[in-house]
Amino acid sequence: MAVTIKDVAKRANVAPSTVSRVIANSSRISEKTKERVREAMKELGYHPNLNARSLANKSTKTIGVVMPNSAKIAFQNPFFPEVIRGISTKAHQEGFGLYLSTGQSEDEIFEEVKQMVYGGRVDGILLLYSRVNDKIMPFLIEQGFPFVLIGRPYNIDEDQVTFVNNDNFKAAKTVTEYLMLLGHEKIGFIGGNLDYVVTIDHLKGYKQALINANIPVRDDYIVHHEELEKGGQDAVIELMSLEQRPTALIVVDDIMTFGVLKMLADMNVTVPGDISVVSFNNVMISELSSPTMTTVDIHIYDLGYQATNCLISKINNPDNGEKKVIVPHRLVKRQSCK
Amino acid sequence: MAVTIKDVAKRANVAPSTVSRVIANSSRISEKTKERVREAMKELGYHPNLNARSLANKSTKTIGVVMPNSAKIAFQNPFFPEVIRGISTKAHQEGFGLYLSTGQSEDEIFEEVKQMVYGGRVDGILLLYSRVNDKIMPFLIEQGFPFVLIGRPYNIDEDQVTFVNNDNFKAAKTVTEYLMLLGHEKIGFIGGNLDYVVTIDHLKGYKQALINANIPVRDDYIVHHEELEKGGQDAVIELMSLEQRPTALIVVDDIMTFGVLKMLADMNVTVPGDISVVSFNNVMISELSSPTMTTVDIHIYDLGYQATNCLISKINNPDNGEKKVIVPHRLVKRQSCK
DNA sequence: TTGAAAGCGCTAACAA
DNA sequence: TTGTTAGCGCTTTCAA
Repeated sequence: MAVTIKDVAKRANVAPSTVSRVIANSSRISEKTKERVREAMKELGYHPNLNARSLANKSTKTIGVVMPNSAKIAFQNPFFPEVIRGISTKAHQEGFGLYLSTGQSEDEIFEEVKQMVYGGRVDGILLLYSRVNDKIMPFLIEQGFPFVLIGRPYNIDEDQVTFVNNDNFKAAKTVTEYLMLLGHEKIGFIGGNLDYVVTIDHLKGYKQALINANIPVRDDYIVHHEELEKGGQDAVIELMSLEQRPTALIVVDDIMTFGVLKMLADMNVTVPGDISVVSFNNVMISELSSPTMTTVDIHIYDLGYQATNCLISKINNPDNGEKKVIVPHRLVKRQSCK
Repeated sequence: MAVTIKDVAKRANVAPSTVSRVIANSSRISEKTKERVREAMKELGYHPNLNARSLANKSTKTIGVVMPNSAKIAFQNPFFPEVIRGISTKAHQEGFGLYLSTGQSEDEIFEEVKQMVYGGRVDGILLLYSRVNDKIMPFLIEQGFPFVLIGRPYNIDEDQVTFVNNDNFKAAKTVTEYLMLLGHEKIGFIGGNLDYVVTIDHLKGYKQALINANIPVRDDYIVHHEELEKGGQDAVIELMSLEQRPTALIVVDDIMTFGVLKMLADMNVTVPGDISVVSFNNVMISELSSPTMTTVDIHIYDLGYQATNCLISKINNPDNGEKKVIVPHRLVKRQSCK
């Protein structure tokens, strides 16, 4: 059996509560006793039992991280590792641990979230995505459980939830405008799953830019694909077999763009000679495509870092009101546009 | 305050212990009372407190996942997401949760591991890497704490630890032989950080193949780089500025290979025309390079899945003895070799 | 088949 | 400044 607070107490000739206070470094304990207790801890090799502490405390010092059906698409995308990197950094700074959702289906994930909340496994939750018809957020709101969304709430009043997001609408709009500035009018859009709010925003921005410029929005220039690997390739096939091929492409994800570039190369369509391509995310390897891709850096790491920051201050200060953080984006010009 | 076992007990007119038994679905409780208790749980919206359970039980149903300094190189590499995907799947199947290490330095990570072990945060640990001078494994062994290594123990008796690995020596040897079969004799090797055991094994395999074929091992054909993004590019510069340029390259990581291919393209060296390239890992996007890369599929997902499998059976059966699992690899031939 | 009660290891209110 | 003690919510032994 492991060394407990009582053992230490005996050894140091104090009460268990005193030991507890020493651990918490309470100012009401004299330096002398602190020393004595600490020595006893060292000698016995004491380490606190975190479960006992959590039980007494109602605080776990851990954050639940919820991602979309982890097994399938999610982890394929460097977005998640990178956002977790940001989360991880901040969490570590503040002494929080990370508990990861492992569910594969929406329902499984929902069950896990319930477990985290009801079971007292975590002090707060980070939602790494926002879906159109999502049960999790309403549940969390109803429970009054601290959480922060990375993305934007949908069908939910914005000031009911703290969230960290990019201005995806604007980013997509800017990108479209950028292409028009380069002289393009036939601009294709390769988007993600329409269930995700980010996709909706991208699409809106794209359309708005065209409308502003009096360029008709053509439905056959808009394709959606969920799968990153094949998705980009399939999309290219669809778009390039049109009568009027687009001269520029907006692709909402760098990994998809790899597929797009590959397929274009296979078709002997040169980039940016025959067609320009703009992408989103600026994941590390996006520098390594040929040609290197022009892409919108959305500062993924920051999204994670900021969200964690918000969450922790929410945990520490539950009635502080909701916040909204917009992480700026930035167009990184490389070789794929002309 | 949340609904507890006592509330349920009152409602159902039984003792708390009975409720506990119903939760565990003990066979010593009559179906009738089970029904009654379950109904009471439903009505009150009961959910078990996991911390209390863990405290009483000394079991957390969670697995600690330890990766190398997460913030820097680690998560950039699709290896980790993919291995976690495998871990996640198996863990979820068995009702285990995942607790992630967040430390940035070796020491921080070591501290975290101690916390996990001493603090009773997790039931077992998954080590996602094996380093040459690692303190963690000896600690875990000394503590008799259940853990499984992905990789191979180094400087530690193999039958003291359960591990899941590829035969990296053989894979590298095969790959080298494959290149020689294609007629290459000047084969460069672009490896990772020599602190990692996998790198050592790769290098050994490479050298052995050359030796067997009576081809001298040239030190200037061997380069090591840790960083995936720039690493591949720098390595190419080094190798291609040699008097006698290699005609084939072995690169130990797909992401690095992206850098390699890019740099070669920039130098107007064609692949596989001027130089052949073989890579390792077969990460998803390795299909999306141009040319597509010939690479060794190491079945990353399986590594994670198997390791988790081993760990859980170790947790459930502590004195079952250590195991060693070798996940087979497979050369995936694509376009980058000739 | 069920209940009473002790205990897991820690914290915190209350007393001294 | 320190000690006593009652929980936190659950499991499990022992008794009935």
